[in-house]
Amino acid sequence: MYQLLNTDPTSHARLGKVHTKHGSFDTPAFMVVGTQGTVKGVTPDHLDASGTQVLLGNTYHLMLRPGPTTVAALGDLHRFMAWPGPILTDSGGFQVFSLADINKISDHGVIFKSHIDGAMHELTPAKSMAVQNDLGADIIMAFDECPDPNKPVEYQKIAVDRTIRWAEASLEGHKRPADQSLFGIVQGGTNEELRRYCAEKLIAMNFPGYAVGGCAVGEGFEAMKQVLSFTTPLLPTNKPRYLMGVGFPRDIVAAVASGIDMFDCVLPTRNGRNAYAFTREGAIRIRNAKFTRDTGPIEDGCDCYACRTFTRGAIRHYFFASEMLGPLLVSVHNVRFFQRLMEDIRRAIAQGTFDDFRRNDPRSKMGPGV
RNA sequence: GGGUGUGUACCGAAGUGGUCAAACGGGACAGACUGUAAAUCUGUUGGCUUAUGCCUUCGUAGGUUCGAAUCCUACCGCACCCA
Repeated sequence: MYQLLNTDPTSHARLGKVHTKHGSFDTPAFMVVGTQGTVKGVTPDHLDASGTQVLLGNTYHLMLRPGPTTVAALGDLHRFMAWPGPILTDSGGFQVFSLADINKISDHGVIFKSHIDGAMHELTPAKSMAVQNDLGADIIMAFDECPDPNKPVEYQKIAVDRTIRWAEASLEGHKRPADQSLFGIVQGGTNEELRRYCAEKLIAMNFPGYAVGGCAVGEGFEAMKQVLSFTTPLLPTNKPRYLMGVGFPRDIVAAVASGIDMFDCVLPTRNGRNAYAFTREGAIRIRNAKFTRDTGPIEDGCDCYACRTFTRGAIRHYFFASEMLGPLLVSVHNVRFFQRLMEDIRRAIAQGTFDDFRRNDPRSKMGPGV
């Protein structure tokens, strides 16, 4: 499924291609998040125009509503989202654990309350696989536990052991291995021993791809780089590596340098809806008063629909007037910004200039608040 | 001409003797957001400031009181009703 095309001599960065039944995507790749069977505020043709090649959907949300069999009845998740290209679904593990106050964890799985109607539900590795089999994404994720990185090592160990056990159960529960590639997820917080232990156990299970989970969840940028520096090299070179939930341009560039191939993040769409626009020179908050009569595009030189068509001043007005076009346009722009970032990263790796890119491109420094 | 109301910070609107620089809405200003319970959330919004500090402010001008946005008098503006 993974095709390695080029490696960067100055880092672990690599250029490649992932092949699925619904087409291929170039790596390093950024997956736009479409949690509830839709990328919030962005239509498929705008995603296509942005250079997006692969989307992420969510087991947790689609399981609760409209239900996996309903999605299947509507022709599977590709048809449902009107996205004929590659899709990856998350297992629901992260969602369940980010709602810690309303769930009970056991080695069997997690019992939690639906945020929609309060009904009790159970998510187990087998259930997650069944749902993901029904949704029909090209890449599906093992059911894992993503612990708070600030909890003590003993707690991390418990989570890692559970993640390993659940990875086995996920493999067993997966009924469509010929159609869907199941990725294992390496946990272990910031602890090198635990990461190594988890990685070795999962690698022995021979998943077609591997994810690094539990990053960008509060440990800090330096700690995340540290984790990647000793975790990514453990992963097989002939399979895709996916850093879950990341991130800011700065994080992506650093992770690519460590050898990561795939990313997903809500930042372009969530922040876009909140009037936060990514630009090459840094983030701008389009609601700021200084843009009231700004006749320029969100980002100079950007080729996205929003930048070709609307002024900053008009988009600012849409936000103040609660017009939905404001959040839509900034989301469209941000998605294009991220895909252009990935295109530029891939080009740099292909041309052997990735080291220069890391050092000199302003985007390689863009983190929170920048 | 007579009567009844009403006038509070950017706007609307509470407050009717001290705990009021003044609730609450809205607006405005700024910020947050990393495998999306988020078109959400947070802070600020008289001035000076490090301040549990000082100064100015509740239509205007006086007055009562230890103390007034709150009570009294006059005036001004506005609303409605009767002539």
